Amino acid sequence: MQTSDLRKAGLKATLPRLKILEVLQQNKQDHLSAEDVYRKLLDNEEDIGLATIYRVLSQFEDAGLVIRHHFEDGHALFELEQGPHDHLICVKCGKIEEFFDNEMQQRQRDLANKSGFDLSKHTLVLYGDCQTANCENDTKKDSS
Amino acid sequence: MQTSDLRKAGLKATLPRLKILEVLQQNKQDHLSAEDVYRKLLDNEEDIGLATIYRVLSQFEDAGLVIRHHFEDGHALFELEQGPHDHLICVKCGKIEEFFDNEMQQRQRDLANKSGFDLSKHTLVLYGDCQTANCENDTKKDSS
DNA sequence: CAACTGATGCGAATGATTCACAATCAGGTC
DNA sequence: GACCTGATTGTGAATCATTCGCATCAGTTG
Repeated sequence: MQTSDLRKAGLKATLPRLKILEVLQQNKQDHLSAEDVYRKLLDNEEDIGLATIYRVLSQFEDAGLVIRHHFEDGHALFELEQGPHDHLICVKCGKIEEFFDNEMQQRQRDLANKSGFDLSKHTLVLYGDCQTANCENDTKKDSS
Repeated sequence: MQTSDLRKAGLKATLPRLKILEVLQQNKQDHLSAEDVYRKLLDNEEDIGLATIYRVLSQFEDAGLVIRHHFEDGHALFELEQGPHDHLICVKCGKIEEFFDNEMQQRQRDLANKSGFDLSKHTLVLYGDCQTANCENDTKKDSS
């Protein structure tokens, strides 16, 4: 029951919000665009307006429930907040992996401090060739 | 004379391209949007179409002369390629500083390798409060 | 300096995202 | 459990950055 999560965030527990949250939870490991969320809801017989999805995702972001990314192409991808982690993206197949490295986090804090900044967040994305057998094949267009 | 830079990149040395390159060089330390470049050219009596600026900036990017960033807001900012470096952005005044840390670069390579990736590039942005006296005041809108 | 090919400028087209506003719903109240 | 009030939604139009299409023009080559 995620009604409580919404309440905690100061948001009314409306049906669209619950359904959107549900989609995000069912795709914890992915990075979804607003459009993706929209389509997954349609597949689920839930006809929620795109504008609502954008609105709700922004509210979730403000509430800290969701993280918004702008990888290469500039258009927004969302994922549930699941603690600090960074991304590794294959430039050939588009696969996105996540990783966490404490030492790196620490060094980032140190570098920020050295420049007089009080670090509040960061974005680190590593791009490379994943070198797996089924890379190219899997030229991730979509997963409809 | 940067005509040679363009030739090397396989691009004809046309007036628009030379002028755009000039603007970038005069603003080495900044991060300009296509619109910014457009306006700076207008200020200089150079009336070059916005579409051309977008086209040329993309060509420069392909040629490795320019780097395209998508910081928070998702819209594109460009800067001259000046060797590897990362960014520190003040969340209050918007100031962008650059830094370089060899050890961090190394650790990134190691982490990518650990996941089987052959690292080709990366993006690291640290967000924080710059804590300088004239921070807020200087609420960087533009510098027209 | 003529010819060939790529480059430009313009305005229209696109795609993601946001807005405006009337209709509807959630949550507290009696 | 019906009511009230302000928050939320759906719709379609609006906006913003960016790209396209195409006729015209300019660099380069010989």
